[in-house]
Amino acid sequence: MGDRRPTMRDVAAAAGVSLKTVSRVVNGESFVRPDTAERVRDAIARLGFQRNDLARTLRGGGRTRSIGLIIEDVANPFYSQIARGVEDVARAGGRLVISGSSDEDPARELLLIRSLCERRVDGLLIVPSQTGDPRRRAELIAGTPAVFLDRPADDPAADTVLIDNLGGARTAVDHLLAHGHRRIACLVDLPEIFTARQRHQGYLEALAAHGVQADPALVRTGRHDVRGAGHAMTELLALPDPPTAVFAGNNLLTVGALRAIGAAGTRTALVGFDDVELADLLATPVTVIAHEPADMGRQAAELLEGRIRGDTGPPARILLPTRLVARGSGEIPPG
Amino acid sequence: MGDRRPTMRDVAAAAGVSLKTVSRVVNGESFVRPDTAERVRDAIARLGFQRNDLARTLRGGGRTRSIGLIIEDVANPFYSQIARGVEDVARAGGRLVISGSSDEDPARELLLIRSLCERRVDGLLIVPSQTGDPRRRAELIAGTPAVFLDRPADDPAADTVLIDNLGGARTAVDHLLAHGHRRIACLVDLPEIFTARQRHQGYLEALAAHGVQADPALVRTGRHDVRGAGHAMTELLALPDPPTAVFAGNNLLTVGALRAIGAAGTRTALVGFDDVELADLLATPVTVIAHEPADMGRQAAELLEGRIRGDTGPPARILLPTRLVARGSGEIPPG
DNA sequence: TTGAAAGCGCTAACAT
DNA sequence: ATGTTAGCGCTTTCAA
Repeated sequence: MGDRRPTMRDVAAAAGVSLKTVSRVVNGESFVRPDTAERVRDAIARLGFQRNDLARTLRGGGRTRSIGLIIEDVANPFYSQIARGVEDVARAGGRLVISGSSDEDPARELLLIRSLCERRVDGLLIVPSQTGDPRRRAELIAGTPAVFLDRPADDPAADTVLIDNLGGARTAVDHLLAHGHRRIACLVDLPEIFTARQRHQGYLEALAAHGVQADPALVRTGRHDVRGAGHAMTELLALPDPPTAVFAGNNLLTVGALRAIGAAGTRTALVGFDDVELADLLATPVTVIAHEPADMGRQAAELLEGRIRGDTGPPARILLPTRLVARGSGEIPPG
Repeated sequence: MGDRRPTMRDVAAAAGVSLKTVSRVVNGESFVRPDTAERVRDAIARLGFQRNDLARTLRGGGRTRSIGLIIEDVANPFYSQIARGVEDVARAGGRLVISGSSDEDPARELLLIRSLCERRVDGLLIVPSQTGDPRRRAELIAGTPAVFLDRPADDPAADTVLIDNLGGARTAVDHLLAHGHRRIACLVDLPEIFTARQRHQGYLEALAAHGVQADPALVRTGRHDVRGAGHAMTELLALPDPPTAVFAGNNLLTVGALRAIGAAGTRTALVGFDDVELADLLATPVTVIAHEPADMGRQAAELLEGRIRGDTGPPARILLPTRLVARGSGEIPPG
């Protein structure tokens, strides 16, 4: 079975024509007599020939018709929805998506970027990790069109699609304040992460706007997964003067907080950032700050598509809206 | 801006060495004087050179260090968990994952396969759509190692990783029967889909084993999304003699059924196939037939990795176990 | 309507 | 320790 894949040469030999004629048939070019084309197609089918796209792209100097997508974790619904939005746009543009999970590890991110650039993807869509050196990243990307999602790169010249984190967080906390809460806890992700900082800030701003003194004991930052959030929430509920409400800074933290509240059996109000599946069916349906991750993916991919096609306009900064979806958990009154 | 990307040639010229020396430095080969290597590295940095992987692979006759993954929909948690498992194994093998959603459309699937094969992915991981012509698919795949997930291809020579659908479904319905139910509804996906057929069959077998006469009016097949399942469930609950329990054939159908039951306000028992996020926190926590999608992805990817490396053993057929997770909804007694 | 020759950017094999 | 040559499989250019 040491037989290599058939090439156009092989097909040409089998069909008794020149290599160029095979190329014409494969690419649907004109100026081939129907019966010649037929013979070539026969040979292609007989040999099981499949054009080698690497060679084609190399010689054509053209596009690879692929884009790279770097997110934190495909298994997280937030990112997998983004990926789907991206794929839909990429498909329309005739491109495939090569996606990779950085796991928030800057080294892993750089590796992915390098790999993707060396493969000459037509463009890059990146949720930038925030602990690495932005300059190293920029160096690697240089020469490949790139759009950033969910978090800004340091680069002011880069196209970026963000969610209105500040506004969303403020809305969440406003809502809890409006329902009479004063001791409102805040659960957020690693402080390096832009969205976490913004949501934390939105929380503080909402309190300040209502003249409520923020209690640092009620803020837990640096929670990056369901378990971490659960532990933090359990601690908060065990406080001598526990919070009557909590703002959970993302989908994972919302799940963690819900588990902890359920385990503690308290009637703690909650508003979460990001919508979560089945939120409407919980014992107490979950009030959230909702937005459209797939739409973020689509918009970013469309921006990228434009750049790939040569758009040379000023950098775009898209801010996607959020909306409060009141379902019950955010409307629980203070104990 | 008409400047093309720098090549090894350009680097060689800039460093005053030959192309081959640049190649040696880039590939970390030995037999380069440290100071020469230094000069080359300088030139690389100055020009922003990045090796063209297409050319490298073409010449080396080697692997593209990528694998293709074709699933139904990345946004569905079941598939995104698979994707993550696949990615982890691919990463360990130094490969990237190019993934595409077929949306259960055979034409789209063929397009993806062709595209991926022409790009010379090292291997293919496929959740085969089941409405197309298996022979056309097999023809396209020929020459590229492939492993099938979640559903068998027609091809008995193909490596396949499946879930124990039959056993899982039987366990689910056994459980409901054991809790005293006799009128048990069944919600399953399109009958073309292997897993739907198996789960339907498991349902029937469990009833038969308990000597319970199956009522065709309680079976709704061909439900492929949350809404479809919701409508079907609403209809079932409106029956003159409604079911007291339901077996939901996958994660989406479980969600739809839960919504309908919630809306109808009945105390209908439910066991779902696939675990769902937050199932434990629902008003009535959801009993499910759980399994590990990520593990399915990993095992399939490992099988593929082996084939890529030349394993020539007989076709593998892996059957992954399920387990019943009793959380409440499956233990509701008949009304 | 068809074909021959050159070359995309790189690595393998062979000099030196 | 460094360079030269050939060629991966295709498309492009030019000739017939």
